[in-house]
Amino acid sequence: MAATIKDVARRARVSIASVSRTLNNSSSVTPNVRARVLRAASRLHYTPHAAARSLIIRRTHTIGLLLPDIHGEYFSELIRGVDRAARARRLHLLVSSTHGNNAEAAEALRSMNGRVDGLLMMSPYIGGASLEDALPSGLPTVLMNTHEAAGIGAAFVVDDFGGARAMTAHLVAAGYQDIAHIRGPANDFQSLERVRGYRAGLGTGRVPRVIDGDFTEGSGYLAGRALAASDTRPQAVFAANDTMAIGCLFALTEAGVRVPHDIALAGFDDIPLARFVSPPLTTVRVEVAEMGRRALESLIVAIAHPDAAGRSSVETVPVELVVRASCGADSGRTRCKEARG
Amino acid sequence: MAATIKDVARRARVSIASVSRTLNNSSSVTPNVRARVLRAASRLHYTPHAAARSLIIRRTHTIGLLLPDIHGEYFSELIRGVDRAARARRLHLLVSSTHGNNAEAAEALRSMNGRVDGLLMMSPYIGGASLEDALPSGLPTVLMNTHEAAGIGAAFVVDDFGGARAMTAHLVAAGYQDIAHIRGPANDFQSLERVRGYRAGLGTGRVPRVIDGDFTEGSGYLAGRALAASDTRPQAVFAANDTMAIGCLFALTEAGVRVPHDIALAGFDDIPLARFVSPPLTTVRVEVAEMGRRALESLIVAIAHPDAAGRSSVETVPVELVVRASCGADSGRTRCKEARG
DNA sequence: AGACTTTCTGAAAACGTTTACTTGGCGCCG
DNA sequence: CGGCGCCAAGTAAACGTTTTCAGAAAGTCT
Repeated sequence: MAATIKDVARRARVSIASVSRTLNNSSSVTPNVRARVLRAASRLHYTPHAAARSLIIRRTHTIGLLLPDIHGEYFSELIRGVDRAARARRLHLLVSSTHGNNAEAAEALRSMNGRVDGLLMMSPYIGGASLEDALPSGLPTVLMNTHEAAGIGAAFVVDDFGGARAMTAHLVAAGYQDIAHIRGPANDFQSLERVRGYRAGLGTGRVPRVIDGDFTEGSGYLAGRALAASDTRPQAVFAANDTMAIGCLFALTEAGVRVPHDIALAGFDDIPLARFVSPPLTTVRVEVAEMGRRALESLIVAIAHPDAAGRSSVETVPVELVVRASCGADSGRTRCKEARG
Repeated sequence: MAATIKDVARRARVSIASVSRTLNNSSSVTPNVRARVLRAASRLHYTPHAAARSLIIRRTHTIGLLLPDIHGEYFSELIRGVDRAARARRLHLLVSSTHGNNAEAAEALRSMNGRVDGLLMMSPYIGGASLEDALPSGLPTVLMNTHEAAGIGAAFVVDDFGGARAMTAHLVAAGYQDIAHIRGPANDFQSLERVRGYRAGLGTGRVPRVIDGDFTEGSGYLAGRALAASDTRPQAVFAANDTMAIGCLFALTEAGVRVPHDIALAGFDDIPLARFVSPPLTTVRVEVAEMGRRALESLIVAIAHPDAAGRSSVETVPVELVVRASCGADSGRTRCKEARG
């Protein structure tokens, strides 16, 4: 259906080589030939076939993005960061989401071979170490928040442990003794790190109280309802992500438990929504868009220098405590210059 | 670097045709040959080169998604709907964002030729009718919220006019006389439709009052501040999208103007955030994820039947009024079964 | 004027697949 | 026992490009 280079050549009465040369101005062609080619190409609405081109060029100008999910503010932010950096470099994005299904991830990985110049992957799931096997060998890869970041390529991991510990320590410092934690899914690397940070932040003497969750708002809501009904209600709740914290806030408010007056609340991630809920949510800011950008930049150098040294560097992405009203301890430390458009 | 079919053939001591046949089990091969091929393939970590494959197969199992932006809850929802449907069909997504730059959109379009089986495009910008030209001819395409939906293929357009009119009429019915509208960008199709709906909903006798905005939270904030300071403050404000409404809400609250007591507020889109702000936002629900799903399904049939009749159908996506507290008229009509996980 | 560059163009190989066609070996039937 | 048909496996063409190489035409220098 679509015109090929042959059609253009035939119409312009030149060889396909001349067409290619004019269109890529790779080497000089006679003005006459050039004009004929250009006219024919535009007449025919000619568009080069990208797959054929990349087959011989060995460049696709596309990078693959493999994420656990594509939905939610967290991933939206991440994609945004990656997209911005990619656009600046005139690269395209081939995105796939795995939804925790490791077999599907492997499948997606295989089908990326030949369509991308490099791979940006976030796979926090633990177990099923098949990923390394499934990776088309020789494909530059940058990992994000992945358990076994070793050996494959560069990696970026958010300082989940440090952030969770800092948050917990902050709550402790604010005078709360009984601090519960709503955790994420058990097979998620980040979730585990945050639990670990929570325990570390509690210090000795305070007993940990971990409630199951799965990073969804619904699970936060359930946890909040359970807490509200409990006769041993803690003084503070630290949810492993903002989404759950907001679900929890909803349940608490609904049950008449006032935040932060009756119970303090904190989250993790600082999603855009966090500062809009009422009361605004104390949380740990993760510059996830920034991480996406850096990961992409790093991937680009990996593509440019496939044999570079220091392939296996792991960079930790720092986090920042953002104290707002929901933890009842925002005096003096509140960030007052919140971005607003 | 990566192993090719030739390497596998050599190692298994068979022809490349046999390798291809085994791997696609396209026709029967001797158990002996089969075993040798399979072993060699797995030894070499062989993964077929997708570009080469699709070159001859004439199928990429990928669909292109071209959006004005990739960020924000609206697009995140849309992508989610498309992604879900695509995953169910084992299709991949090649996404590009244009950021209102029409030249860039054309460029993205060109580079999709040969990498996708079909195109899903949302391009609300008006003017620069170059899109139809830039479209690689013969590529099945489904449009969303696009001005000139004619001729190219199937299209889905949100009932922006109807939604805006209904919302305005609701505010009128609630007794507000002086209703302002914060509009979106002037070159955006949806934005114009919503203005039109607003005017229609006002009916006769009430004078329209349109404030400029650009769909961002920042512009809503500015509008809100201006309204708060105005000595002819309207009784109600209808923002052309939720994001601006929330920015406006922020500014009003900051200025001590109470919503809905001092001024009623409404938005458009029903983004997830809308029901979490305080007071919860009255808005027009657009099932944008659902629209994405339907658009993809429609694209799939267009791909399957490239010559089908009724190519140029335009479907209108219905919208629904969601009355919450922010317009001060939620008695009785509030939707009480909000989804919550 | 002849030899030597230089410059442009076209033919053909290459990229990694799939697949139509060809070949060769084997069993079966007459 | 010879021809016929069948089946597995290999050869080669095709997909749409880019690029190397060779050839031709034209210009330059002695």
